[in-house]
Amino acid sequence: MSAIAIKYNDEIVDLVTAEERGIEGEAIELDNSAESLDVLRHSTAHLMAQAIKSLYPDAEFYVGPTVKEGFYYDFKTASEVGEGDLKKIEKQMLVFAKKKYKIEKYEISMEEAKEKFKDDHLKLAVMERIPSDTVSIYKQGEFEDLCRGPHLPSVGLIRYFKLTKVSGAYLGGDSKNEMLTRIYGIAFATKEALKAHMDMMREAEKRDHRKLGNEMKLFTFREEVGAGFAIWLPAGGRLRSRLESLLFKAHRKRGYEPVRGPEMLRSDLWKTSGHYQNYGENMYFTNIDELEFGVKPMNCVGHIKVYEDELHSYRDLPLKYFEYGVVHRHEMTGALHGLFRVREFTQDDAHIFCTVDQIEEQIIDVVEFVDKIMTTFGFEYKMMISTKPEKAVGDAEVWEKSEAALVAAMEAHNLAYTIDEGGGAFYGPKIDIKILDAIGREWQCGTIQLDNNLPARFELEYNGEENEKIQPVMIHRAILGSFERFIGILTEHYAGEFPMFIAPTQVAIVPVAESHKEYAKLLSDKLIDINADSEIYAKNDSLNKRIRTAEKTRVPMIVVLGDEEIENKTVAIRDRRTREQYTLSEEEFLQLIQTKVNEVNF
RNA sequence: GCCGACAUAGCUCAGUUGGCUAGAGCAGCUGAUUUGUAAUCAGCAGGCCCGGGGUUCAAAUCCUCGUGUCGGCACCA
Repeated sequence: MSAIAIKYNDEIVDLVTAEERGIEGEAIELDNSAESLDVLRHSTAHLMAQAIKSLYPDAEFYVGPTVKEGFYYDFKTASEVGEGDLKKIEKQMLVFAKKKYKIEKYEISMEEAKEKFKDDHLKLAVMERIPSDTVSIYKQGEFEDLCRGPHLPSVGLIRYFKLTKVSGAYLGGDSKNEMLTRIYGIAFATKEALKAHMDMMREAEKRDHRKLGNEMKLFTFREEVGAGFAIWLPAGGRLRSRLESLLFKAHRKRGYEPVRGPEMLRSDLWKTSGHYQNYGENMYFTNIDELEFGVKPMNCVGHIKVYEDELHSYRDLPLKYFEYGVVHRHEMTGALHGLFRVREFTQDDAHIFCTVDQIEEQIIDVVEFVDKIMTTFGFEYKMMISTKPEKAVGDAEVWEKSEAALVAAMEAHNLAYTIDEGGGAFYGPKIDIKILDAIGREWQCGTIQLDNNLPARFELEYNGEENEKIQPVMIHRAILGSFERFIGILTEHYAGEFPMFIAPTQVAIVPVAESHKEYAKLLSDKLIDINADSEIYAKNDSLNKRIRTAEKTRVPMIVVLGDEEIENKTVAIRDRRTREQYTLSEEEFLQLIQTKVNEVNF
């Protein structure tokens, strides 16, 4: 196989450019390596543009880069382009690919380029962003495109690709600009790799929490209820309450006190907090007796009122209040997505009121809490510090001090972190915890936010050693983020096969015949006593059918009870994953379940 | 919010260029069967075809305005 490009000092250079510059390097062949695919996909994007141009002659083109999941090209045409048009474009791409056009390259001055593309206002927009005096043009057949490469030597090498989705995208990623059409695609060097990729996509689809949530009867959404409002079904309710009670204990052990604020509070408070000004367009408001109330979009104000309920001494601090706080946020329709983005959700929210000196140890405590939970579920995670955003309250000095405190805590404990400039909350900087799930996807869940602004706005204070008034620091933190989102993530992480300690049902009991139902009920009661939920499959169906039905619920363990078991006081266990069967005495079985249900503590 | 696609039974889906009483499988109900590790058999019932308005002799099908869902973009205190 011959080279498609070369690697020169870590730079991927295509063959025409290498010749032009008279350089040599390690050959990159057409295979499924990251470097090779990058070149292949970039050229496939160009081939797609060529096909689009021939089908829609008025098309103008913006940019067509490669991305993690393949490539895309942004363009504009007066015609409507829908999913149904992808086949047509693919077909045209194959026609051009078969012609094996050589991909040629030449350089022209910026001036010439602007003249050349004078009818394409998108290309002109691209050129505005290029500082150089000359640009390179890549040419295949009649089609020419402004591009810096690298590209394949010929379009004939492009064979295994698929256009995956069509969507809109704002020019330059800014919603104030016009919207272009974007088509995404994927390409590989081999047929097998393309097929493997498509198979993997289908596998990921099977894990989709919306699909599993429906199949497993965890939750539902209904048009008449309203977009973004989840309805929790019994199975989901059981799962959720297991999570809640585990987490409740974990908070109590760490010195958090349960509190609860009201669902809505007078708007004056949201004006004091700054939410009215900064976030009002996303809040729900209502007027009662000429007073305006805002439904809470977060729980801090309630917890501030708890703090204000009595005078505090420095000896009381830190004070840690927690609440499974239900919040409402009017998310934009296009943002809603299953349990991941909803308009009503419950945060595992807590606020720590402490002295400046306590910040570091408090943050480290929270980080350790997070670590305990994430490793229990088998998530890897990383942390990111987000700094002052454009929309912010409070003066610059306070912000600087808060940001420095977060960095100091991370540094002092040798914790790895990255920085997201301008990603903070409007009242303070934060540490976000991003978790990696079973199939390598990244999710943002936990967050630790340092806040000097709300304590100032609400004039919070405590008495110091000299009986002086001192303003406490407030730390907002959530670990799961929200139960909705976290359960969605867990569902996909485990592909619905929840471990015993969190599964909606721990055991499915299948009595062989009518006469064994009584023993099944007795066993079920004993399971409740050890905090395990079970379901008895005693319907008038064949044994095979009932085992099948139970299997499909993804219950971790199925036990079959018949004459033999009743006689010997045993249970016949069927393991979900291995489908292996083994027998345990009733006592051993209950012991096993008890261990498995209680083996996890956060 | 923006671009595009879609909405038929509890669920998954058929339903031809507008034309007979809108179909199937699963789930549900009734009966027979009482089962030893992934679907026993038979029968029955189940629909404002997402909602409003329109075009037409005739609308699940075409147009329009909503609502909701999906894929992205933008957004995510």
